[in-house]
Amino acid sequence: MNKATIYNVAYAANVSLATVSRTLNNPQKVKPETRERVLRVIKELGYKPNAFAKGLASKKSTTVGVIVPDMSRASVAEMLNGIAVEARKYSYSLLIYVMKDEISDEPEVLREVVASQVDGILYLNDEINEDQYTLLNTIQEEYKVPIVLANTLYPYDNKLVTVCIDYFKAAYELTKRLIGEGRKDIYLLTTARKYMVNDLKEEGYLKAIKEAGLQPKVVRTSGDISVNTIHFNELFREGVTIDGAVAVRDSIAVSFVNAIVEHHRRIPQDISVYGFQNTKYASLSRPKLSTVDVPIIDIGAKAMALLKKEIDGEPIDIKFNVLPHSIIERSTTQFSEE
Amino acid sequence: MNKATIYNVAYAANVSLATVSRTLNNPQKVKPETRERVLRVIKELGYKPNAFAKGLASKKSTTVGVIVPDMSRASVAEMLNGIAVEARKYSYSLLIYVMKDEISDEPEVLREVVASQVDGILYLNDEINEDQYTLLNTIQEEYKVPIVLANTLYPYDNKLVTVCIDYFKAAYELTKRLIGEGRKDIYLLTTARKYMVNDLKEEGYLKAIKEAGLQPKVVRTSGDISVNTIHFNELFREGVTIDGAVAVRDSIAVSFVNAIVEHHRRIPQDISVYGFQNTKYASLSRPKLSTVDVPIIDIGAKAMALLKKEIDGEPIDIKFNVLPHSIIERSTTQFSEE
DNA sequence: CTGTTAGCGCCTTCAA
DNA sequence: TTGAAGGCGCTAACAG
Repeated sequence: MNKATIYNVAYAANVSLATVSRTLNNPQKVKPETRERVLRVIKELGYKPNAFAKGLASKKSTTVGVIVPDMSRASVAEMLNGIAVEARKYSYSLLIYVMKDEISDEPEVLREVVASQVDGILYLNDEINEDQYTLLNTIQEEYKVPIVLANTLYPYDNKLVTVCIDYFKAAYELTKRLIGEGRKDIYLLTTARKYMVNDLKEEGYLKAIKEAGLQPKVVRTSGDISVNTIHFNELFREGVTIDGAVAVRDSIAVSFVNAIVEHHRRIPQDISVYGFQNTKYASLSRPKLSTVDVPIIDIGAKAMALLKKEIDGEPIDIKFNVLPHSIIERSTTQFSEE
Repeated sequence: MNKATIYNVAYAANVSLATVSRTLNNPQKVKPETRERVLRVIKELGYKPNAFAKGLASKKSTTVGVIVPDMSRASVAEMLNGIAVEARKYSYSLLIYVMKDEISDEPEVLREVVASQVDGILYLNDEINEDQYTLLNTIQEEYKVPIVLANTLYPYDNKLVTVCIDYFKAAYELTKRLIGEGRKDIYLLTTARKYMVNDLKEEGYLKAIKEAGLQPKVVRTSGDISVNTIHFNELFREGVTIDGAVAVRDSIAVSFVNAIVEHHRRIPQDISVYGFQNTKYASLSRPKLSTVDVPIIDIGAKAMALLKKEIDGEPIDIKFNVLPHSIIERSTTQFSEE
């Protein structure tokens, strides 16, 4: 039952294996009659081309490698949905590589990915430093395998196709809105670990703060809930002066909102809070979190679509693809359009 | 730079290609001297075996197919982390197939997975009905490809290796605890869509309820936050009599907790709530959610480990692997050990 | 311990 | 429109 090969099909359909191959890959080059006959036999035998043989002979795998950090991050998981749906359109398979901190052996992993003969690579890691960027670029040129960055970027260069939102602008806008509310002591809650995207958010925040002649205040904490909860509680116990906050992730924002409530400050009367991403956390929190809606599924889909174009050799004129974001006002802020 | 083949290596190391192949796959069968020489050349040339050729010749891919439903479910994403880490140990790659509702074309997808020459299949979908089970079993036997079910099960048969917790018992215990608190009107909040695991939770709930001579009350709602929020609010507006609830998912529990708070009932004085899974939602919600800790990462790892054993032809004596769960008491219940 | 030799299943010219 | 034949890069007996 198992291994119907192209030979079996050819024999049963009374044609040569070349014809079978053609009806599968270049149907128009086969006479309709024979084509149908072959297809019928294929169905009867439940024949599926062996992916290895196909790949070996054609040098193509219709598979893309997806390199992701920690899968449990909500944004990463959701992006994968977008990628998967788009990939399905082209009948592409997804080979997943979870990095989990060990960025050190990234060169190794990357070469492994390439060796597995993927047609292209999607890089979802949202931390990119110069070394990584250089490495990615080298890999892309050396092995001629297209690479697309999704929801991350390297702002100092643009050799790699990139899909993301304007983090800088988004953070700038959020901060401006808080300033518009009349807030004076606005904090940025970001990650202690360096992320390029978070650095951009920080810059956007700083710009708005400076323009308003305010004092920048940045808290660097952990992405881990139990850790940053303690951190935030400490902050309040020390009697911090604060009336607004922009967090680089929803989960951090929710942690912070919880700390505010526990310390009996009112939201948003005393303190306004913005999150970043519009994950499920934002709508499950109380008060409901105002946040930036990052079209994360679209980013995934767009990245996959662009990768497909690159694979097909189509020129990509716009390397840097910025998708539109929007700000969702819920209950942790009092922004008004006026 | 790209395509160093085994021939290049053989030539440069002054040996035959067979020796190169051996130093890679059966190092002990090669004289240490030559082995080192070959390895040096391999490194110099940056040689990586072509996965297709290897797979075609050896009939093995060191790749497992992972079939998942909606990736954005927190439990699914976290399980993937466990799987990825374990897979890395064996140098196995993961080929992901996201199902996204289209269960109807599941047969198609499954055969596709098989055609892609995976060595084994991990099935994370937590909905399994008779047809699906039969299909999986057929595939397993027909193609002789091992399949392991992770965090799901088909209770009426045990041909497929399964890794999960005792959902029935967990729900039974939760309900018993609520009864122990003196609760009389205990609801089960479950999904409208049929999930085998949720059915088991329901049975556990029913058993405890019946034993206590109480009236079972089951609410079937959506997993979608915006939908079930409306649903729950309606419930309270209708003046439902309720003093306890067991939800089949944390996110549903949190939605419910929010509804309770909005309708000015006290937690846990008036109503106690248990969630299920111990996702991030549980610790981010306020009050913090009491819930069942499902060792989801371990389940993933264990499933991968068992699959690896099956692939290696080792006999698996225990088909049904139940991992221990524990109940985490936080602030939405008032259970006491007494 | 090492080399030789068949394939693995499919794609792709090149002829017919 | 179809068939024949070579080869993709590697593994796995089988000799030596």
